[in-house]
Amino acid sequence: MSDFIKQLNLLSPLSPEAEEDLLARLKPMAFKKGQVINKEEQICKKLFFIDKGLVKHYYHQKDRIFILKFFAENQFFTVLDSFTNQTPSKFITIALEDTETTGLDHTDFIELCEKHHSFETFARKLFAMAAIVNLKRIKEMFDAESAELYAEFIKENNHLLNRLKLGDIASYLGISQVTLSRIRSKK
Amino acid sequence: MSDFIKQLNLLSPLSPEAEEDLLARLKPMAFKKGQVINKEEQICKKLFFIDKGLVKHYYHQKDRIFILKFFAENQFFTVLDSFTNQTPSKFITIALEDTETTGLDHTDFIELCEKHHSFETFARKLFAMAAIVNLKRIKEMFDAESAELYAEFIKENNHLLNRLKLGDIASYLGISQVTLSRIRSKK
DNA sequence: ATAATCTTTTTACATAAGTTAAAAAATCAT
DNA sequence: ATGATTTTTTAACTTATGTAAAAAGATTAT
Repeated sequence: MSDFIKQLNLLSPLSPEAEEDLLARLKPMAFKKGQVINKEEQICKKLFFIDKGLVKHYYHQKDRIFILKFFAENQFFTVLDSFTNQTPSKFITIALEDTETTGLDHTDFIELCEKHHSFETFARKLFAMAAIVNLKRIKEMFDAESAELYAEFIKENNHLLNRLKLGDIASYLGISQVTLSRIRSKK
Repeated sequence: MSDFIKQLNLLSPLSPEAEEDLLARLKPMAFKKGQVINKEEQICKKLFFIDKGLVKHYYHQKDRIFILKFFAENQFFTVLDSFTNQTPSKFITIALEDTETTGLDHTDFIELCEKHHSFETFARKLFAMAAIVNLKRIKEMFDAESAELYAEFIKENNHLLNRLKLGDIASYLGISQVTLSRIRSKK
């Protein structure tokens, strides 16, 4: 059984009615390693919760790949602007490992927000958190010396280190794999 | 009279009771050019709306200044994580021009969220927008060639161009003023 | 008007990091 | 185990950008 509701309640507890209503709308979705979860230009219809697995959220630009974020166990994720405004996504989301998710449709999300004040509160806190996480990421990107970027990354993402390719880490940091390799060899 | 409520209703309309309740809690605050609105380590107590003026939100790192965002007329702003979690701010906010704001205390913000579903909905949408804006900023920062960063900036912030110093624009783009000057001379 | 201050540009130099290509190491499939 | 593929490291070269300092240009105050 998914920890969607458990994690949600940790962030902001639901009323019993809201919880029941939500539970009836959740749907499990599984993705194989390498499978696309949401492609470019596709409208993201779901708020996902990762029960198991690892996902990368990225985009292409001039033959390079830029990874905005990795999502792993017990994290909520969606394509923020595509989901919120139901507009085509500029980003791509794929599974880096076999991944099991629990999904909530956008229409259900909106209905739950309207019907249940406590769910709306959860949603508010979820987006506030997302905004803060993104702000922190901006700050990290400013600290531009690659060596420090990498040091910061391994500190924050130690649990993911052996699950990620170096190329993906470099794409996340916005540097080339060669540069990352050089950094690693330096100490 | 402030456009706080007008702009808010554009994003997400309030119930009449919520609007009345909110109105009674808003307080005008004015800042002189150069005045600190929220300093480092200070807990940000307010959600601000800018009626007039311009503000920069930044931090120091090793003798350089990094500007996360400018805020001008008709924009809501706060120190996201400091306001949300009522923790000390890592960032500094100062007025770049004489600035008039309308502020809402954090305690009032929370009470309004709890009392009025429609206000909570506004808050959810506000934070969703903030998250999206920040994500867009991350994307911009990845597009690392300085010339493009600047081109993008003048496209998006044309209305601010003649109100900002080049040094501040460089700090926003994460490049040195010398580099920015070079870019400008190139075409 | 003139001086003083602030802002922007330019120059010279050093260095971090990108690109390309190849070698080395690790992982995977048969 | 062996070969094939993927991943990581290393090397050679080029370029963009930071730093420091000075010059040029604007702005402000007296």
